[in-house]
Amino acid sequence: MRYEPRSPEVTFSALADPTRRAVLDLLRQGSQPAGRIARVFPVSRPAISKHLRVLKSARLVLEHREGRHRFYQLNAEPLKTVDSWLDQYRTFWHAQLSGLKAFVESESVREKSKVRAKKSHPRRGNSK
Amino acid sequence: MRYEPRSPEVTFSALADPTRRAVLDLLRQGSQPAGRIARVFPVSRPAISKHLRVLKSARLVLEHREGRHRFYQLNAEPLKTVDSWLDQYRTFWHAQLSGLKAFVESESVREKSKVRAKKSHPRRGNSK
DNA sequence: ATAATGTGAAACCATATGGTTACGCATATT
DNA sequence: AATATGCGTAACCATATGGTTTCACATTAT
Repeated sequence: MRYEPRSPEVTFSALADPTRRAVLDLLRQGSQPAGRIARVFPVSRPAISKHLRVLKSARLVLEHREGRHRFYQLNAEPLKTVDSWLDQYRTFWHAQLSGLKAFVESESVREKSKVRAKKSHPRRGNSK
Repeated sequence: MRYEPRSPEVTFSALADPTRRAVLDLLRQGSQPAGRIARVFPVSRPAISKHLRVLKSARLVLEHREGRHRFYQLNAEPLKTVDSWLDQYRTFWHAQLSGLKAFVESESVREKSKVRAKKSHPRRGNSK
């Protein structure tokens, strides 16, 4: 049972919506049928249905049908992607001196700023 | 120098865009002037300017003018909010048994499913 | 069988979002 | 002083997004 690594893309955009995050928060209590989830929020059931579809395609929830009910279950695994993205930044906030650090670096950058295009960055194309 | 706690809202939505995340990634190397940042990406300079404005209002970057240049500096501090949001989920992926766990919980939920509206959740209103 | 229930899909809509080009304005350069 | 640079803003545009209402479809209850 392998899951392709999945870019952070789909995860981050699924998490961008507050209602969606709240749904995940709710599901931490355990699986719930769509209708019950919907009742918690101030929006229509179809709206929640759409959010659930987004969460499902981001694999942040798993669907499991049972009669005419559809239970949605939290699947936190994709959040690991977010966590590892954050890893790259922890150092910046762990040391309170991030301000100083950045200042120093900005100095150094300004020094050699003349040229030094520093093309060393593996850019992802955010295409069309 | 106090910073209001700031809801995750603005942070998450700022991070939703891949270009914006890439800008932050770039700034981990140190402050850079807007133009230099823009040259790295396949979009126009004004587009980057807008992204920088979003990042700035999310306090994920700090601006610091210097002559006709505007240096942008990473400010990772707001990411702590994301990190603590994630905290609530770590338990779900740390134990490989999240699947089992969720299953068990779904069982229990289904048991008492009749009523138990469980209004105990501090819902944020997504207004409008 | 017939009605009721749980839920997604369709069709719309208004607003948000990300990108573009044209322009304006300081701050260097010459 | 005149020109070149760096960069944000304005005005547009097309598409994405989130919400709504109406409808269709199973599945369960009568």
